[in-house]
Amino acid sequence: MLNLIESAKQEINALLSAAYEKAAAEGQLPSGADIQGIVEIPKDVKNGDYAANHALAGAKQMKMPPRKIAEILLENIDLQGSFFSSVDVAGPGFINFWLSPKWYAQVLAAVETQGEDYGRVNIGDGERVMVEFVSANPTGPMTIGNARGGVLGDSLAAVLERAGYNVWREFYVNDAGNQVDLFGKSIEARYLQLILGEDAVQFPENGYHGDDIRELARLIYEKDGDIYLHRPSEERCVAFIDFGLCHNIELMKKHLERYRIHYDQWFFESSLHESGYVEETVQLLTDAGYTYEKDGAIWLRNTDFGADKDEVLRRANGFYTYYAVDIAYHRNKFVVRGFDRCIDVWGADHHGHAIRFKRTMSAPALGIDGDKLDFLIMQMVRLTRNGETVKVSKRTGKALTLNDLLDEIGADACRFFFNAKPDTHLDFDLDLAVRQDSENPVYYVQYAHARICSLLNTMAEEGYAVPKVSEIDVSLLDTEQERELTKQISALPEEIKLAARDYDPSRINRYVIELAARFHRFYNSCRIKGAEPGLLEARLKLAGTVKSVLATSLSILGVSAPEKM
RNA sequence: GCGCCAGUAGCUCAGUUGGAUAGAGCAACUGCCUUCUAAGCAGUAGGCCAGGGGUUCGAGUCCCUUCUGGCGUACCA
Repeated sequence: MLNLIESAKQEINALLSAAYEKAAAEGQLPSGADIQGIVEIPKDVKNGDYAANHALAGAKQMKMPPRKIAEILLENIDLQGSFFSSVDVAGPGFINFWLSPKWYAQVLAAVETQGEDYGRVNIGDGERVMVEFVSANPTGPMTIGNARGGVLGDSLAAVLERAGYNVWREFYVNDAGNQVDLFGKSIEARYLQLILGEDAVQFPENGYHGDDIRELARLIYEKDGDIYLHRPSEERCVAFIDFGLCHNIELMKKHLERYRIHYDQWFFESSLHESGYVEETVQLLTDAGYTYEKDGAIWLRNTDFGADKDEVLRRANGFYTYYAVDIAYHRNKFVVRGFDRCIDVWGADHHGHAIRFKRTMSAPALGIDGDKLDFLIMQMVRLTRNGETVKVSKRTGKALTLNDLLDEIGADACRFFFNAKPDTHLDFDLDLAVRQDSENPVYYVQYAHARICSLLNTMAEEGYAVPKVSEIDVSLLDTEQERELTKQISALPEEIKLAARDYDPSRINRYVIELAARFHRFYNSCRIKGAEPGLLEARLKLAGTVKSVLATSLSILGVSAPEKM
């Protein structure tokens, strides 16, 4: 639960407040001022491990030059017993602080005592939050877009867990509606073609053309032969849909398993229809006066809630639209199952829906706080092959599937690669993906872990185990590489906090790359084997600490931490 | 037309609630393995942060505007 970056910042604020009070009491600075500022980690270490801009921020209020204020604060500051060994004034009036061995020791101690729990923070306070992600249509295999959504959702869930939320992972199965009917008709056509010949049966105009549909038809034929040939079409389709969905859902579970994604629940759309919950929800909206009828359909007055258009809830043919079902589903999440917050991971092709939908969910009659519904909108993945954009479409069946991808590059690289910042387009070069070996940063990070494991083994053979913090002299770790490495170790809790706050698990990706980079630098410039005994043990401790934090960080990302490479 | 997201090195992207001289990886070039894993490290080169205004001590970051790209604006989901 310890966040040492926060601790350092808080201490600087306290030190500066005390310095100000002292200076004001002695008349060096005007009294009664509210000394506030931001403490940050400068890009350049020359400007301190931490820097405060309090003097700059207070210049206007105190009507004094910032540099002068900074110098007076500096005179009155007392670092005795603090996390800092020195402080200086620089530039226009920044106050720069340098960390003391006490702080570095604290970092190593935090990892030592917390182990795998290092990097846990409590900003969620046990709040129950549902992350719904992938939720791919079960009418076909999962695509590369699902690969991105899967990683983002799963990593976000992991980050939120680390941040103290009570997280629920859910997959929403669209096992009802238009697309499912079309799915059934597509299988039906392939089944009949199998028996009567390709040309004897016309394929539905908007049907699913993928080979997986032929495969389903073949499986049915192998199992039951031509017994469906003379049954009514409707009956046939019901059976085929049942078989096809069952088969596809099992396949999705299997493939997501390969991808190391596990759900707490697979929620079926059909259950909302069967229980009458959709109907009840639409009735609720109608009773509240939110709906009207036009052309035989029931419309929701969504413009009343600030949306840019109204929505059809029930079509003239009596079927409910996805919009009505989505309202019912989310009402179920909040009202029936009592989640405090819900996050949906959606592709950018649904962002318009997200905006309108949030408005709808805020409608008073639903009794839901619309602000508790959040969307993580991820931009599209653009596939290129030989430098040309590849159009993907599940309907035409030409998409590269998640499973193909896992065959080609493996779960580790795949998870690492797709965990990029959600709000930018992701260019996925197929040619590059296939030959993604040493070029992929995931290997860079994993290599650091394997390297440490090997190092620890070698040292163990020489009789050295990783010591306790209490057994080493941390002040011996005084090179730039050792300090930069330790500071990066200290940043994990803060990164978790920010990743959870911004719904951006890719921060952990970047964090772990930087941690590995700093370790490699340390490894190259600071020898361990053969060093003076005291120094050897201090460095061994540092390496052991990095190993633990690398493993923890990679586990958050769902990436393995190999002992050997 | 309107709405959402983006535009930073040749390519892919970072840039922490506005901070000091804009960073990394890949690609290019130069070095470093008789010593803990060279899937590594050190170095060189590469920039009008899309353009133009504004806000202030200070802008890649905030506001306005123009341009470019992606997506949306279905009785599909």
